Amino acid sequence: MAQSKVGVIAQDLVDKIKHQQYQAGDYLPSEHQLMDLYGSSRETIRKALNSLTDLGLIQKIRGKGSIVLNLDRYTFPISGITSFAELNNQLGLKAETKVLLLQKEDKLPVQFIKYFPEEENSTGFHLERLRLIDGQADVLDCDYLLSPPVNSLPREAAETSIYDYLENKQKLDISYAAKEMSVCKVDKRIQDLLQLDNDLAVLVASRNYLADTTKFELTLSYHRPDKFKFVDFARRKKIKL
Amino acid sequence: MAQSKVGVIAQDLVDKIKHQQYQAGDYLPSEHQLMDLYGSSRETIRKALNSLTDLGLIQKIRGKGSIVLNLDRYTFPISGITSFAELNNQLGLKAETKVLLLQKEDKLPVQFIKYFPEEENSTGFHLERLRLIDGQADVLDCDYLLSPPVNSLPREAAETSIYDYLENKQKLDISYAAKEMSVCKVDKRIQDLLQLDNDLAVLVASRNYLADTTKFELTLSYHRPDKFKFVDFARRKKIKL
DNA sequence: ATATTATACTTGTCTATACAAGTTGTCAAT
DNA sequence: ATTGACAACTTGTATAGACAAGTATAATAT
Repeated sequence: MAQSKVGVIAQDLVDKIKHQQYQAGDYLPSEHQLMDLYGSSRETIRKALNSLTDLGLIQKIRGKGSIVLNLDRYTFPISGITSFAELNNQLGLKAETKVLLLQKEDKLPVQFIKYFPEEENSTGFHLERLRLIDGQADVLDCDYLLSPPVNSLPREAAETSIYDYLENKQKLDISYAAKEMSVCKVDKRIQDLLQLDNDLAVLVASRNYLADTTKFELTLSYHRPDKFKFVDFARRKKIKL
Repeated sequence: MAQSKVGVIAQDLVDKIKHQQYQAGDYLPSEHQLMDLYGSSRETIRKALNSLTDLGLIQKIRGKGSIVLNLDRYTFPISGITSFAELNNQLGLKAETKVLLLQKEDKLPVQFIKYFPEEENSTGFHLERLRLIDGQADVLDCDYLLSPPVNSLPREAAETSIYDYLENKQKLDISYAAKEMSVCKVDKRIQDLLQLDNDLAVLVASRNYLADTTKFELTLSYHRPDKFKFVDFARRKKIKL
């Protein structure tokens, strides 16, 4: 997966932290020791450590070392662009996906237009999936996969993992996303699907992009408010926007 | 603010993007050109560019260059640990802060215990502030500033910006936070303060830490659901957690 | 005209080196 | 016993160089 030396080292450190070979509160070996351990230069080690810092796994302290942070908290940041299938694997949940709809469209379905008006006339695949955890419908995922660049979308991919399909079969290089989280009123249909008491749901709207900056996916995710939880790790910005 | 060469370059590039000296869709000058422009080495330039990449301001494409992404979208990610006062400045809102409560406590007030049980017996400053925008109460911020390391907390700081006070007066090095977002039921008092129709509010719970990994603040922010919006920029992770 | 090759650009990765600066323990002077 | 200077560690920052790999253009061969 990670072919670069930096990537291999970072992944190895992450694995060792995950398996508590390095425990929360401990200091990692010093950068010089890691140089010997991995047979690489200091800058390479430091780049690996920086990615752990960004993930919130360690804290570097000048003059002392790199402390492993405490995130045995059952809640760990899963932000980033992570697909439901991946999340499912990582957390070891037994979730189920029901494909409600999958069809090609000439232009953007009405329900998306309010949130993505700039794609009104784009062709694409309209996909609706209901996510069940322990038999309960927790999330309704509405996707619109823009048809260039997405050529095809077999039903099987929709039932398992479209990200796996797009990345490994279609060789698309998924890169970044701009998300918006809010609370909104939903219509009767969604209310029924999620078995809501009232008409409020948490909505996550997202524009997803490839590495060449092509937009390839629009997503509207409706979450049951009582099941929704978003966990985030944030570092204090040193740059003023 | 940013004293390192990398920091200065990054901030300068950000400013130039913000003032549309480099516009969305344009390529930045190449790394070699930037080396000449700033009189620095390539690695230094690349570190600056990487921080812009993390912020979602540019996308680097091998063989071509660094494209400025469009974020003219009125919504731009403000995540990270940003204080209300800072957010207020950046967005140019005319907001008001009402301090409802500010007092020292021997142990964690009951309302916090459910979310931060590990700090049950910690001494600290209990602070409640109501945030009004255009005259309407949108957010109720409940803070608990742990008393070591926070020595004092004058009322004036609470009315303007505690982060400014803590960083510049108390010289605390605020570094990172672990946040949790969810929807919860609130009691009658909060319902009245925020003038809610029902008893649902968006809750953001956060543990905030200093650079030396000391926890210094617990926060419970109750948001009016119809005013709450959280914007996020995320890159696809290459590391499996 | 078409395809191939060469080239000059771009970013990606890694190395080796140097010095600055924060932390900790030791040893000596007082 | 306290203080102070020093040495040996730590991370932070910046540099110069090398080579790999992707992109685009122009020249060349077919």
